Amino acid sequence: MAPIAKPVPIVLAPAGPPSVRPAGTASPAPVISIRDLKTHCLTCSMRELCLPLGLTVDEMKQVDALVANRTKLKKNETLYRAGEPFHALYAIRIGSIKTTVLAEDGREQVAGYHMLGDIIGLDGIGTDRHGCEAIALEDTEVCVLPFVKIEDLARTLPALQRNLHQVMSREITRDQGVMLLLGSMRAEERLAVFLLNLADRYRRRGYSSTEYVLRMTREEIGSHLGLKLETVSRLFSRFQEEGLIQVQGRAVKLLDSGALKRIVGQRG
Amino acid sequence: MAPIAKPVPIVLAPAGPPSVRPAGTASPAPVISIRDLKTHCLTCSMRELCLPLGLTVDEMKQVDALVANRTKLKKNETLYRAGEPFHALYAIRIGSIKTTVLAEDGREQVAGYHMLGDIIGLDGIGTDRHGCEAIALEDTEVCVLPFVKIEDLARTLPALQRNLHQVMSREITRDQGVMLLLGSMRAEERLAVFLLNLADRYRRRGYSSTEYVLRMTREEIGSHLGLKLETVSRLFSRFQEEGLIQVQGRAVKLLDSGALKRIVGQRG
DNA sequence: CGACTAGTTGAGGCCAGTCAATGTTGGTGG
DNA sequence: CCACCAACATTGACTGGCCTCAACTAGTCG
Repeated sequence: MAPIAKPVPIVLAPAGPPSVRPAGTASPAPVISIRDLKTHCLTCSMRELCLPLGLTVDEMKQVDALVANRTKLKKNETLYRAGEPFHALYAIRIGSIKTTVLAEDGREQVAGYHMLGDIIGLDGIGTDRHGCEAIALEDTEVCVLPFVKIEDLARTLPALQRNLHQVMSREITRDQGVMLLLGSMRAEERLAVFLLNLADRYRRRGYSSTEYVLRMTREEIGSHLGLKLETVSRLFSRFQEEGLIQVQGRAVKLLDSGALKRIVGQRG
Repeated sequence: MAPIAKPVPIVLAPAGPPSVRPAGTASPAPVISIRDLKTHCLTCSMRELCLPLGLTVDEMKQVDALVANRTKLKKNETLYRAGEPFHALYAIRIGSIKTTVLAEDGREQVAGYHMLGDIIGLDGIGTDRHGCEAIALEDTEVCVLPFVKIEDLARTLPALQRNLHQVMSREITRDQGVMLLLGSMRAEERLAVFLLNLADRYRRRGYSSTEYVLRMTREEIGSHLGLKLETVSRLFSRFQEEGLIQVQGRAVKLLDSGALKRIVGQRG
């Protein structure tokens, strides 16, 4: 048995924005254990960025019910590998995960850098096998969402169906953005976009948008941006020299995001 | 009323007027008109690559019923533009379409090169607005699939639901492949992948996999592959010199696809 | 402390981009 | 049918941005 019900107040990391009370919300259960607080969509701080977005309390409980379990991953542990049979999506509760696609010759490309609230595994649906690898960049916890159950429930909950489609569609849109970046931007633009994109995502999660810690090495960032690690390192140094950012290893502070934005879309 | 039921053999050329059949029009024609032959999933030559894949006859009829209409596009005409409200997916019946994403500064990147049987517009679901432009590369005809109707029907037809999810997921997988290409491959590898990919897609559609006609200019191909048109042109010439392919403008013949495959994944 | 990984910085080379001239193709109208 | 024009394509010469190779530093862990 796991430890239970210590009388601790709520406290989930990012004190912040998400606090919606759907219509028809009755007063909550008489007693809520900390386990409840930790493991239900209803109380998850990411519910406004995750699959249950916009669902009623009752609907959310049904989504809750299909969450098979949560999985904890230590840094560098693999959630799934390319080629493995697909049976679930994963919602990141805590931590961050990189997904990498591999060519036959072993070359590897970081396709995505996912953080809490993100849902991954979508590329497995089409072939019933995962198309990429998912590796934890730090200690991470994910909700396991068995896909057949999601599909079942989506047939009775239009709101869930809609959310699922939106999540998948946004992934497509995101990928197209990466394609644009990789296909037509110069190195400094790529890094600027990367830094600004992270800022935006942290902001929407209630964290600072000007100061954050990268969870990837220079090499992984380079792989994600189609650059070599030396190039990434040089750019970090240059941006710092020019007063755009402040870098200390993986800690980044954006000093002039206006200038960063101006870099993007600038002809060499 | 449109002309009907002439005893003409199959012929699915681009003859005829817009051929609109509103969803409710269910005239249970005892005789199958040429119009029926032309416009129903049941008889569409692409049904095994399109949304109705694997559906029963009855289910397919229901999908048929939700096809609002077909749209014809002349070469270079736009099906939708980035930012326009999204309300439907499009299945390509005849022809081919490029989708392009644009950066704020006007830079443009060809994100996809779609041919008959492909379904496009998926990136609009997440934001209710199209995220890219779709432009016909030749005279083209598409089925218009209103998305709310698809969602409705998907809730009662699990097979359709499954297909929709697979279509979306495969788009994600495809995009990841493009990311790998753009992020880590050299110019000659990119073109080789492009040519082999087209061969494969034509093959699955019952066309020659060694001889086909490109529907894009060198510039569009370059944009798709993250290269400049001059580079694409030079590579075509070089591949021809080396006996890998034969090129005559946009007509391509693969002479040694084994060698093309060997190019891919080869260290410079 | 040594071994290892991650990161920084420099020197030089190469692949693809840029600029420019020329050739080819296809559509239009006389 | 042919002439013409514009769009498309090819090819060459040169440039430059990023990669490669390499040396060195800083922090970490057994």
